[in-house]
Amino acid sequence: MVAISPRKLVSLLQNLQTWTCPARHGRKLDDLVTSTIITVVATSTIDIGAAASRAFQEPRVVVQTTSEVDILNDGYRWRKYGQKVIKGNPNPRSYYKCTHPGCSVRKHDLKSVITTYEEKHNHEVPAARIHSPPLFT
DNA sequence: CGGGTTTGACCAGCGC
DNA sequence: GCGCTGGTCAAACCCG
Repeated sequence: MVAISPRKLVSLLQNLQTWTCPARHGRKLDDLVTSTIITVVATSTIDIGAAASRAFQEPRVVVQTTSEVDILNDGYRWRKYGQKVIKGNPNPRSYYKCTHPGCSVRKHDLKSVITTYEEKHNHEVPAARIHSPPLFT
């Protein structure tokens, strides 16, 4: 089972391009995430394909970004539950859980580099999310 | 006061 | 068995 198709992912990230970021003085994310879209297409295709071939086929999406956005804002609400310095990497890895009741989705990312999703959200993106781009509709 | 972050401690897996 | 490493817990703290 595939959590999200590469085509869908591209569509969602294209929506992100039109979002105006308040934290960046109204600057559109267009130029910030262009390179992100390119790398996500390549990366997600590879990783989703690999996941589908596994016995347990757990949904997993890896988003690799080279943009200026510190942590990719995907529209979900996350609670940070840990941070570790991973050997060989200069940046610490942060661990997040989805705060939605009953949702066990977790993600971890190396700051400004890679975000990895585990499990699959069992709910929609929270409607009221301040400063949130129109993602994952 | 509720929800989020920080951070040290704890635990499990793995290699030697 | 021991030490190292990565993942998680939970208390303390912060902030709106």
